[in-house]
Amino acid sequence: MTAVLVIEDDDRIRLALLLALQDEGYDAVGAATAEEGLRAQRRDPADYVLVDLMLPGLDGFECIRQLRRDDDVPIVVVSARDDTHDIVAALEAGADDYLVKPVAIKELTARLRALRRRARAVVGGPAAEPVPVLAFGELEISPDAGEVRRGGRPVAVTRTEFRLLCELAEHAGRVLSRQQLLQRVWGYDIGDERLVDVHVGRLRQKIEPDPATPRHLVTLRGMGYKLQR
Amino acid sequence: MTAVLVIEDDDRIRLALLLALQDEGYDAVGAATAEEGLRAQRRDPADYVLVDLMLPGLDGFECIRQLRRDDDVPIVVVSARDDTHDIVAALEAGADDYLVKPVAIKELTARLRALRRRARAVVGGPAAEPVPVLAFGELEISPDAGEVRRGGRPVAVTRTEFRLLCELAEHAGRVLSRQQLLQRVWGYDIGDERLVDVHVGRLRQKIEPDPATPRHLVTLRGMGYKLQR
DNA sequence: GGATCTATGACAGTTGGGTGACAAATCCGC
DNA sequence: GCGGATTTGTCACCCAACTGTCATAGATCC
Repeated sequence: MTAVLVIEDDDRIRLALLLALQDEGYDAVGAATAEEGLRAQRRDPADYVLVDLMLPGLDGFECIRQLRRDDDVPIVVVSARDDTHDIVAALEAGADDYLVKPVAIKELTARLRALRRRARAVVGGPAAEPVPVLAFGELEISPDAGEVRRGGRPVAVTRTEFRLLCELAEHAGRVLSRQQLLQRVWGYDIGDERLVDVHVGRLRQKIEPDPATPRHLVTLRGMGYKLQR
Repeated sequence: MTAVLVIEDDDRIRLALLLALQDEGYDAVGAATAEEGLRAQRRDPADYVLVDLMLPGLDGFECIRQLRRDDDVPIVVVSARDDTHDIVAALEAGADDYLVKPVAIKELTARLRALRRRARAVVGGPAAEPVPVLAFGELEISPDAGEVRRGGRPVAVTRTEFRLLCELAEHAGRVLSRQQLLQRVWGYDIGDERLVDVHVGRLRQKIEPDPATPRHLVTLRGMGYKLQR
């Protein structure tokens, strides 16, 4: 799994970044200060480092220089300061990229992938790009891989079933009416709502240990269906 | 001297970029269309390419893909559009960085220098450094060496098959739709998706022990193809 | 107990993908 | 340039898998 170290003193931002990266399939760990980050990277090197510029104690620029001193890890600055001087200084210090907060997670991961292409030949083999996975107990759904697993074992589902499952997983814990599901999975404006029942039934046969008493894909009578942990 | 190719249709902006780059000591040349830029790069390869996204005729995304097809030159997008979708799409297409107009020339050159560090690390590394190899069970692919092996034995694949395989390998574990593959391997915007089937079939004959029941290059009905371990 | 909502099995029409044949395009040694 | 070999793209056919419909049975609510 691809590991990312996030050095950021603001607890809220650090946590948000960590969660978002984990959602995208990265193994993300945080550090609140430059010193802590440097220690973490020496002890257990991540594949990428994200670093804020304004840190208490050792600042971001110094942190980048120290990281660079003994590590070729790709470094991305994530800073609130949108100033050419800072950007140039950070890149000169050894950073590979510079993003201004607030960052879109999709852009961040796209930039990490772009960096990976470049960094690939340097160290060992290519750290394979992680595939995001949504987990529901022993049930794992990976939209990017087009794969569903139960207890680690792949389950063969059809395209419609997969879309349906992804739609439910994306709104996990919330009820989706048959109308909404028809709309989102089939693109129908109107149509036979029973169709959803049939596909939910087929899906249950495949992903529920006991399809008769569903644990994850549950019916809410009169309302619709819901996927829960 | 370091050469930069600037592909940008707006005369004023192109000229301003060229002058600014020349002031900074670069040997900068311009192209007003993607076609012109591609020709120029083939004829006389620059060390960096800057490209706008909104170009008449062939657009920037397509331009990037075509550049990437046979060139590892660092590509920086310089666009007026500040939209996550565009940024992600450009980076996915093969760009290394994305700047939003108006760009500060100091930032631009700092980013070019940062890219050069990475680009040099790739080519100029110690000669003994092993060529990166992507492995899928007994299947080995070296994108740089243009080689495919099965159980250590070289397998003869054609250029198209090789590109297709590399594209799949680069996104190992993820489904790629026929559209995406057409787009990335052939550069088609639209086209017959069955073409992909045929080449996948031919590839399977060569790399799968039992082509009838593929283990690595698998079909996901209704979704596309995926390369897995 | 009746009304309403949901589950499920069967079935036929449709779709999607594999494959072999073939012609055009490209490559390559000469 | 030239002719043969290789590669590439198009097409048509076939089969397996999937989808949507329906009828029936079961569950739940009042």
